[in-house]
Amino acid sequence: MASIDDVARAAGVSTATVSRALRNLPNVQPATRVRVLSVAAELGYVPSPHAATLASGRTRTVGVLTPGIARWFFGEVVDGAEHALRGLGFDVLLYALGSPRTDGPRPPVDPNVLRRRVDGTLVVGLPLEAAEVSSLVGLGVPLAFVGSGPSGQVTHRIDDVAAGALATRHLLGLGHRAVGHVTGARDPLSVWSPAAGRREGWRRALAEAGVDGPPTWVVDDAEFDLAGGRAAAHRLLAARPELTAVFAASDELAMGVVLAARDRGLRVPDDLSVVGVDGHPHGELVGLTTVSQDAFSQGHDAAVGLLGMVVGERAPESVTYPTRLVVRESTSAPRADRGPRR
Amino acid sequence: MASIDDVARAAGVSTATVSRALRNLPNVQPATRVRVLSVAAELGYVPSPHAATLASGRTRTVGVLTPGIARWFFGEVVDGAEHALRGLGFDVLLYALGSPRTDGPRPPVDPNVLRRRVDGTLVVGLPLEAAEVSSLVGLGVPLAFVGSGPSGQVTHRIDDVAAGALATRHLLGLGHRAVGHVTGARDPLSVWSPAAGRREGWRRALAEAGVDGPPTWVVDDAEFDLAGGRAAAHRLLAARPELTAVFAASDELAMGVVLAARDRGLRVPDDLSVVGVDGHPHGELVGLTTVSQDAFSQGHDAAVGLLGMVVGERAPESVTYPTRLVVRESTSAPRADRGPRR
DNA sequence: CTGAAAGCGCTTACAG
DNA sequence: CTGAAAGCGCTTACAG
Repeated sequence: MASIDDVARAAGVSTATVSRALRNLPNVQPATRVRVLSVAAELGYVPSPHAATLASGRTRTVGVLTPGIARWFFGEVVDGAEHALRGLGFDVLLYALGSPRTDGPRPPVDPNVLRRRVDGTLVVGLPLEAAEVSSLVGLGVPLAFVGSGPSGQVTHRIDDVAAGALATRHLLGLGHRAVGHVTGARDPLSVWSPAAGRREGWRRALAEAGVDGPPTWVVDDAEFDLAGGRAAAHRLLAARPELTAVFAASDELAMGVVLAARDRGLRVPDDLSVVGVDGHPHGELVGLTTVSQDAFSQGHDAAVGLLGMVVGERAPESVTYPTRLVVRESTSAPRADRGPRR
Repeated sequence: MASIDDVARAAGVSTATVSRALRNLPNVQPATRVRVLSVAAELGYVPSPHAATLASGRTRTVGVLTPGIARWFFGEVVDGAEHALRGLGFDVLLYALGSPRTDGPRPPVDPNVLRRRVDGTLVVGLPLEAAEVSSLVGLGVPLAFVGSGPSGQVTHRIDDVAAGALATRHLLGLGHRAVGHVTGARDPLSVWSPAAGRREGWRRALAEAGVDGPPTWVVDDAEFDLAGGRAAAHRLLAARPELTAVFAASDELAMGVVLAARDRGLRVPDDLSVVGVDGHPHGELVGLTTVSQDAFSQGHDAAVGLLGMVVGERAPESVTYPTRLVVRESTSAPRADRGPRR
């Protein structure tokens, strides 16, 4: 494999000049640059990224930490980040922590796997403990969060409290009063996790409407997928048959709620209204009403912002993305005999 | 940041000994090893992977090439591969080629992005041109394919012809004769792409049953997602109202077909039976009959096999994974007035 | 605008 | 079992 020495020799210049010419640095005479470029092409020279990293300290690589990519939101975000990063000449090192196939709590994030390996770190939808955040900060490279993030860190996300309130107010506006909630909490449910925010939005909207939703209207230990939502909804609906509506913390959970309702012989929306969050394209399969967000853009923009920090720009502001209530067929007024008492 | 020199000095040994002790190589006295280990821990020493790569030529990194991770099959495979690789101490460099957000043909794979960067390459569901395959082979590192792959290369996949035939025979067995097909062909539809195999299976099953399905029973330019399947099915059903069943090349396409049927006022399965391939968990939302496969395992096993090649084992055999017909509610016998004429 | 040379932080024959 | 030293392939002050 041709090395920079081969190119230098063939072009009759020093390796320093080859290095400058190839990286488009100033201080190379146009004619020299052209010669170097053509010799390099001729020899099929491809610089060794590892040698460049060792010499410069820069890796041109970003670490993407995520619980997994099989969930819709994570997949979209990682996809968006990957395209932004690739487009700007950066590699992406994927760390899918917390296997969807293993049970038990996720082991703490070990920052050493990233040490000396990345120029920046993007944390996607992984609610981290404070200690984990500081260990990541301790890496000394820029850090950005998508989907959730502690205050003081650059974060790209929607307003989860507002999203939860928007979904719940929609149900209240239709006349529902007994509105349950299905959510997940396998990761530490820190104050800045999406689940915590959406739950808080639900609680506030109920309180505003004068509804005193008891804690038993919530099931909060669901896996964040279809099967998890289904199982959780079964427990919730069995325990609280008075519920006429359920707000689920994600569309995947919400679709599971719809399946559980069907399992139990309940019609959606006649017997049970269901709302989710995400705008998952499959929501349409069950006419799911949802609060939608643009996950791809969050990943894309976060990656671009992170690279800005890598090249020395000051940290950008955190960004809050818009959400939109998409009303489909999974929500309606409660049946007359199940509506609010007067 | 502590370097190997710091550790050597503090432990009173040479860097060679530190290197050996830390990597568990032989020829280190137990007492020395213990001392080195404890000094390294004390100093918080983390070896530089780039220096190690430069010195050894090994990267402990695998490149994963895929069209994107948002599609169910790719997401599962990449997830499976990531966990196997991570578990064996390898990093994964993700290359999501062919953005789902851009149109037009995907640019050819440039092997140079991988040169000197990976110890092995895993190609996930990316039908490559012969020239692209040879350029990847030319990298000189082990290569494996998941989901599709040219003969002569190590491939982990299902038997797509058999899968297509299985789905189609199920429909024929129910009494259908006019069985359409929805598939995609944005990538070069080489002979070893999944789409080509499934289509061939469909064709053969029809031929076996003595049905001479005209080319107009196929729409083959769908995007491989819900919206793509829906749009394709609209065109197919408008042009060929005599169809009583559709075999779609993936569950995501099939779910789109179900939506299109609903759009057109057709009941599934009474007016139209629909079968897909994958075993997507969301298929249950519409009671989708499908030919299921285990994508996570394909990714996992392919990664393990690839690492075997990396450490010098001879190339494993290609593996064909089982599929299973899962009958749900989207298929039934055709209505009497639409069944086969006698 | 260009080059000689040091240095990035490891691994690996080789010698002992 | 251990160490001295070369070498992996670049980048980057520094000097000219």
